[in-house]
Amino acid sequence: MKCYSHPVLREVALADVMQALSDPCRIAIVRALAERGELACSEIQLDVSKATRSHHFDVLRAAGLIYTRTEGTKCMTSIRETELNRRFPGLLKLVLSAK
Amino acid sequence: MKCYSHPVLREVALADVMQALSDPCRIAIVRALAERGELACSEIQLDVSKATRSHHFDVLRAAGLIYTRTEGTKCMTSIRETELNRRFPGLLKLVLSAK
DNA sequence: TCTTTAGTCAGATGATTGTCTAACTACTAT
DNA sequence: ATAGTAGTTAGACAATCATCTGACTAAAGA
Repeated sequence: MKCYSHPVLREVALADVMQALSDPCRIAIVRALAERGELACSEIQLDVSKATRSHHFDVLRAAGLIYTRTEGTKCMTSIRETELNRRFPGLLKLVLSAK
Repeated sequence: MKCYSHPVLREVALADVMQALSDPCRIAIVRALAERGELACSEIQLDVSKATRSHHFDVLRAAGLIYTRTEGTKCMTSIRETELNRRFPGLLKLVLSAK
């Protein structure tokens, strides 16, 4: 069973988060998670291959934006909302409101 | 005399802005401008060559973050604060507060 | 007019990025 | 056991990016 690693948010720089959110695909992931709560990767509709999808989740996870846990064959992921609001106040609101 | 072009903010996507702010050097530029108001490029201390500096200003300008006007040999630039606050509420605050 | 100052442009280079296919692992269900 | 489902990994590729040097332009000042 795959074990995901998540950074301590204090050690994530603003530039890293911005970088992670600089791709429309990843912004779509964050929005879906924010709107619908915890989801499996496959439950978010994206027009890319499985491998690319996996890559985007990696990037978001490395930037501290999402938390992933394993459940059976699925990887359930959610926004690290509380921590993010503390570390980068206004970030999530910005992503969700700007269209 | 160089004439700079500035995008209409309505047509700038969130991903573009995030991309522009994904470099520590450019974040430093935005912070300096926000704190000190309109500045010439050369008045912001950055550890990169003149050409690279010029490139970073290009990127920020193309993303709608800064406005540049020519004054003599200098290029005076400032944050597009009012417009940005309307188009991406919370963005500037985020950049300035996160350290 | 010559020099200095401020910045741009062109071209090169190495690193990073987004994407894919194909093969693989690990659970679930039949 | 076998097949299906969910996701990862490795490797490749083209595109983009940050950076530099060096040559250039344009305005200001002596």
